[in-house]
Amino acid sequence: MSIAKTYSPKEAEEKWYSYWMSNGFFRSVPDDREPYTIVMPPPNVTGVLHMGHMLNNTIQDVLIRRARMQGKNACWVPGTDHASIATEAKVVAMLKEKGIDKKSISREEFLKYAWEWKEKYGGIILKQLEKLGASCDWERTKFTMDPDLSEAVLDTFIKFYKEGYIYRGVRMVNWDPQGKTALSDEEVIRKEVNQKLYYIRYNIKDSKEYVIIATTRPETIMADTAICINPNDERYTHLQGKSVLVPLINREIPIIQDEYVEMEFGTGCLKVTPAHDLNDYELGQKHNLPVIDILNDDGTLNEKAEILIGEDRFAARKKVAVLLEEAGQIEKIEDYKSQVGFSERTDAAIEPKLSMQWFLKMDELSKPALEYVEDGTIKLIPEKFFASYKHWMENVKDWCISRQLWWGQRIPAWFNEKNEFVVAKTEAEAIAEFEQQGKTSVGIRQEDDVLDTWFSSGLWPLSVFDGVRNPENPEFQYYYPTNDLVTAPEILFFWVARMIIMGHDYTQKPPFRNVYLTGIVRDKLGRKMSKSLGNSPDPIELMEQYGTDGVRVGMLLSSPAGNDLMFDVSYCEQGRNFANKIWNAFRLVKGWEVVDSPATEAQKMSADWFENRFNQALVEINEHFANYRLSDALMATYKLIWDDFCAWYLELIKPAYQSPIERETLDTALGLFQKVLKLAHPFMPFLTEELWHDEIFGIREEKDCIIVAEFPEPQGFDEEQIKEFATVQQIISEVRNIRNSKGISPKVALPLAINASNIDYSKYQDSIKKLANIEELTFVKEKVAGAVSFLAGKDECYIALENNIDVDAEKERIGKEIEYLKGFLVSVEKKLSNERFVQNAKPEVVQNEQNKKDDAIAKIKILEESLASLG
RNA sequence: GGAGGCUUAGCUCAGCUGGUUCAGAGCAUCUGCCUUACAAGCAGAGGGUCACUGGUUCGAAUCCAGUAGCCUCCACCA
Repeated sequence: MSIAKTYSPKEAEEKWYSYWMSNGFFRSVPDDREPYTIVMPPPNVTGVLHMGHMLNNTIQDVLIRRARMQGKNACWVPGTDHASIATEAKVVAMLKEKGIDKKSISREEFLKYAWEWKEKYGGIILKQLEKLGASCDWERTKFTMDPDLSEAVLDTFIKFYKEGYIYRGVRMVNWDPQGKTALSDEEVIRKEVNQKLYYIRYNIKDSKEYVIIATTRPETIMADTAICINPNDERYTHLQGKSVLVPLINREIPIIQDEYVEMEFGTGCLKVTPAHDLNDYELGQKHNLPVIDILNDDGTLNEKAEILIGEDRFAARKKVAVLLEEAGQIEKIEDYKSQVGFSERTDAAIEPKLSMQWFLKMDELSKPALEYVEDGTIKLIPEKFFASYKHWMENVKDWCISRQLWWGQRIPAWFNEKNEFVVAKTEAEAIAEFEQQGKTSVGIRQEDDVLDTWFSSGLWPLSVFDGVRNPENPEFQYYYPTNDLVTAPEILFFWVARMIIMGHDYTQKPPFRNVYLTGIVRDKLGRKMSKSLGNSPDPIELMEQYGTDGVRVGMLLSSPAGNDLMFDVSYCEQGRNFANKIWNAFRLVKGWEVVDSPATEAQKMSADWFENRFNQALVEINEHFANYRLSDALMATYKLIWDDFCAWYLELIKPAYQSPIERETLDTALGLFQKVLKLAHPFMPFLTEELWHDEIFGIREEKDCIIVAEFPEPQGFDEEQIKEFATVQQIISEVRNIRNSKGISPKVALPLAINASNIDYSKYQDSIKKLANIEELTFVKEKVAGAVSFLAGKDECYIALENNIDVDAEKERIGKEIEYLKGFLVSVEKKLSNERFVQNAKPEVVQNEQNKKDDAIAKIKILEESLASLG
């Protein structure tokens, strides 16, 4: 039987994923064990897997697999988000292609299409996560618009309303003219845009004078209701109390005064447009100005504009400019950069718009959520995000939670014919409520708006365990609070903060303990990987090409928490190569013939050494996990396997060509092999499971899988032996080095003599001979004349070469080494002769320097003798 | 405008409370090897005055201040 030279992942991946599933290894139900819970940040239901998901879910899977192996009751809850505006936009676009206008159909018809769309595309991303190896409890899969989760949303709305946290009112909100809905502040992305600053003349009424105002939005002049100047501005003192005419439409508006106006900016003269600017709105309120809203919901001009009715705001901007130019009202036009808000989802330029919306009061609710992070109940990883979290929490504004959309949870508010409203879950309850309040329920109708998606995802850690509707249920009691949350820093406020707020409000407990904030996946040029830029590789193709394990390793290799990941496929190559390395270590062991003999001393020594190294590495790996330093944990595992296990241990015990291996040695090796496989499993689930089941490890019971095998616990280890063996390794390397530099083939056996003073090399003899290809190893007390020499630790070693050595080259080499050591010695002595150092430094530091000095002196002595012996 | 962060080998990054081999790792590079586990490999080697300037200290990549460059988040100046 021959085994393929390279690991081919595809087959193993399909086989083991379904094996794990059918054995219920991902399933979690409450029991006596300690729970370890992660709720997956729900991706958009109609989304597809991108690199960010890959990174994020790989991290979660590593954490959950390790916890599972550590005997915890590991529960990873998957699910999807209805993503109201994003999904609705997709459905609208789909309908448009079919020639259907959203406005022409009813809410019910639209929702029917939307659900069809969801059934068709929803869950694709979850299937893709399976390919990634995600070991979620799929039976718990939730969707934010599942009936029970939706009910939790309504319950929460009603609760907050009754507690007085939710109010309804007309406010200036961020309006998305494309989505035709209000947005929260968090959904507005500000970008710097090149604009024009138009200087426009407003004629003073009954005068030949005019004032000039500067604006980037000339199309809004028709909505102006005042001109404002600073009362301290002497340039305009004479205009106080006068009024001006709005250009083009010649409507008369007053000149008002307010210190809000910066005299230095522009002309020091401001047009006030309360309907289309937040500041102007506030100014208007203060001065009792009327509000003229000239924009329709879709961003076109309405009849109040008087001119250009029906034109889009941007087209209107240009046309107004032209009209003003023609009317001679433009003083000048300058290039100007300013920040403009765009909709996070539709990328449409946001309009400040006055409208009736629902809000959640945040000041009180946010306080405990800040405290949790301040007092360490919840840990942000890395901590550097704390400052911005705190800042956001302390300056949080009320949250606009209503959306003028159809896809989402409809706000449970009911209006009667007099437009009075009550909040209630059902129409029947609403009627009862109206009656109780002594109001009519005639003409009852429900609020049209739906709730912001983040309102429902804010409940996620609660609602997936039915903790809102039924807080006493055993599942919720068992799994909540969850342990770790893995997500992107971009949604720290959108989502994480709100989960903490809602989680605390319901339970007086935090929803999770640790928040691991991943970095952004960027390309080599540092650009964020995105579909629109086309710079993102298809994750599925990557997995096909490099194997899922390879890609997982690749993603993790360079992504400390909170650091952006400069992704390059070479990482995946490295991951693939690592998988292949393990595969080939397996091939080696698998190919050995066995003889029924006990292990030799050298083999026992090798196993002892590796066991020590294993435990040393395991302590380090566990520390990295404890600090959520996954890439370091992976790298430590990588080096343990590649260097210590493959390059040293296996080479040490590897039998000579066509020789069998001793039974005892093989058994030990197989045991150690399984231990390293376990360490690798969280990172490389498929390969490790595949190898785990090979018959060389014995016949496995059906449920004896590495996915549920016990993660090794560190045992004590002998550090001295590791150090001692490091000297042996150094000797072997030096011999190889000499071969290399002298062009001696590794096949030519060499003699080696060691002047051993500190270490008893007898137990390492065979190992040295084997790995350095030494024909005869002798121990001497004298210098070996005419030999190449080197120092290993404090022990000098000699290789007598057949050809005479190049004396000059040797002298030069040794001379250089002496020179270096002497320089080193000088610096150490300088320190030691500095009285202030000896007095102030800690004794052990001084002692260290003394040791370094003695060490250097000893080495120099040996080398000088060698030099002398060369003549 | 405010806040936070970054700058260490060609690349991506470690370097905790200043003091052993503190100048590191992986990848890449170079040299030699198709050695019967693996060329997706083996053996070896070479790369950095730790952004700059000053300060504190017996001693600074590490602490402090300033300078330059880069990044992120927050913020309504027309």
